[in-house]
Amino acid sequence: MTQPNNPPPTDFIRDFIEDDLRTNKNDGVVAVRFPPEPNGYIHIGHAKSVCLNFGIAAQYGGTCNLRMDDTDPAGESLEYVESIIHDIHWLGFDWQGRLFFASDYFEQLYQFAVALIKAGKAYVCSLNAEETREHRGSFTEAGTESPYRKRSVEENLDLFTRMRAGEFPDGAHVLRAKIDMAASNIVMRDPIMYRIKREPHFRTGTDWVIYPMYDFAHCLSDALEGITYSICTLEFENNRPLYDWFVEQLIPGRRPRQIEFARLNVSYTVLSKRRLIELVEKKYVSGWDDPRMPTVAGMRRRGYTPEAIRKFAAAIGVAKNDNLVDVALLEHCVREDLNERAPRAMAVLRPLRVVIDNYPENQVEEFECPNHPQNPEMGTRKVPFSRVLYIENDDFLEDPPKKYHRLGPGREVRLRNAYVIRYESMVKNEQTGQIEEIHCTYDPETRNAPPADGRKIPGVIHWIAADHAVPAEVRLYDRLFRVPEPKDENYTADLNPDSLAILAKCYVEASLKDTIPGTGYQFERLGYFCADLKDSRPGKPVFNRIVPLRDSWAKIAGGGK
RNA sequence: UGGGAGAUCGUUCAAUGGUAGGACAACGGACUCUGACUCCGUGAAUCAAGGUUCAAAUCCUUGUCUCCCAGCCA
Repeated sequence: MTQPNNPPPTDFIRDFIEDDLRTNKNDGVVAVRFPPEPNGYIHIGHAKSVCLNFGIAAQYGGTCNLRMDDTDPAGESLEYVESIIHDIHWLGFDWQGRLFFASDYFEQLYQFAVALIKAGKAYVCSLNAEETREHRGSFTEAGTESPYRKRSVEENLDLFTRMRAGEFPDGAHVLRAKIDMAASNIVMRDPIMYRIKREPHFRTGTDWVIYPMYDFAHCLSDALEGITYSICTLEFENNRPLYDWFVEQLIPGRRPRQIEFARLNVSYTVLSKRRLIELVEKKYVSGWDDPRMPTVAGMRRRGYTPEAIRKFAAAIGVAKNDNLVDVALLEHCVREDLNERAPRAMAVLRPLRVVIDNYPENQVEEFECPNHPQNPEMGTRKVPFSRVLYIENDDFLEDPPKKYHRLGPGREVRLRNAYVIRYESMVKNEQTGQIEEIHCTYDPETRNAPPADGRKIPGVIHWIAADHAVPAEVRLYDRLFRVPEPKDENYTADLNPDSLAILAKCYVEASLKDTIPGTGYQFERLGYFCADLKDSRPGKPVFNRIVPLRDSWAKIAGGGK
């Protein structure tokens, strides 16, 4: 997966693993896992973790399991499982058949719980949720022990059996680990292991009415799978003592080591599952795969490539610092990848009609245009040229500013891959004053050649022959939020109202008529585009703008975007 | 407030007691049939104060700031 010419990545986790390898701590075994909860689509933050875990497995000749952490049936579904599987494969990783579900271990986990009860280290607690919270104490005050903490092993066993059998309503009892209600780490204050929840599970159906909590299920699932490094995000640091506690009580031998790294934050977007779900459910976006979404599905539909996302993951690194990565870095990685692989084409987004007065009325020429300026191996394509063309509306200005290299009164410009044309006149709408078309003459000597007299033509613009133009819809995407860090409360107020602009009357060159959705092109001078995976149809293409080209003219001219 | 973690260019990641470096961003310039790409260049940082040391981003002390934890979520 890693490019052979790139140096292998280093970070504190790999340092840790390499130390273990040196001292032969785990007999050379490197076993990791990626454990998503299937209650949503994975996003760029998950992609970071996917690249980390699968990357480590590949780098050290180890394994990476895919495990669905499906311990809370509320909100989980097969649709999400399938999307996660699809997205990870698309990113370029494979778990070689090691797909697991925490729910596979429900019976095993139950037996572990029974064992803990028998060891006097777990008890059924009958406090309600509110009482449990009160007993937990606070940051500064120790908790108080539950009155049910001293129940006998027999009674606990009986109660827990009946919990499983469905004899009690939701919330009536929970199973708790008997640890220390005075622990300074609140996670250790008799944490809940099982709750009663009558919620059908997408895999186990109604087999269970009790479900294990994350803290109980996750560490044991890791241990059961022989995981050596359980890599997770920083917010689980407080849970590590509990992770170790459960494993130590129940599974002898080699123990997985939990290592925490900082989750990814990206500017101008949100990555919390809660907010992503809300964007989808409240229809701020068209779905999980809306091209503006930071989900893998959204980025795929937008036209981002797996290579670009992997490159990004490598570029941001792995550390324990809280971070807010500039979305410009992601865009840079996308451009860098697409610049190499995307064939060039011409498209006119906001057409302005141009008539070449001295070009024969019914003549059509075909120009052989290179598909890539730096890579001749990508071949050429034929692009028709005729008397009436479309150019980009902002490539002509009646009263151009300084440094403007394009068309205007008295000016010449090169038509990309074609002739040099000279402005002659314009036709305006008498009512509105809008320019309806402009008239030019061409210099027949300039096909594939500079002007014979040596004069410099400063500008090159793109164009489409009117008779051969393929009408297309083009969707221009911008960042979903207008502030770098949308506020937690009321973040929807920060939504960018201009994150989507639909241009219905664009023209693309003939070669793009039946383009395959998802394939990225560079529309020269505009940006990278691909036909939409859902809405594009042969003969009626719909293009998404993946990312615009860098535009140093815009900075000069507009002082901004 | 108790506990846990973290502070290095605008951003992000390095430097593991020995020249603070890369990438992104910014800014200049060269090149150009894409104002793209590429190339060259510029500016830009060790949270603070003490201490140890020939030498400190790194070790010690004190302080400051940020993040995480009081779900029967993960």
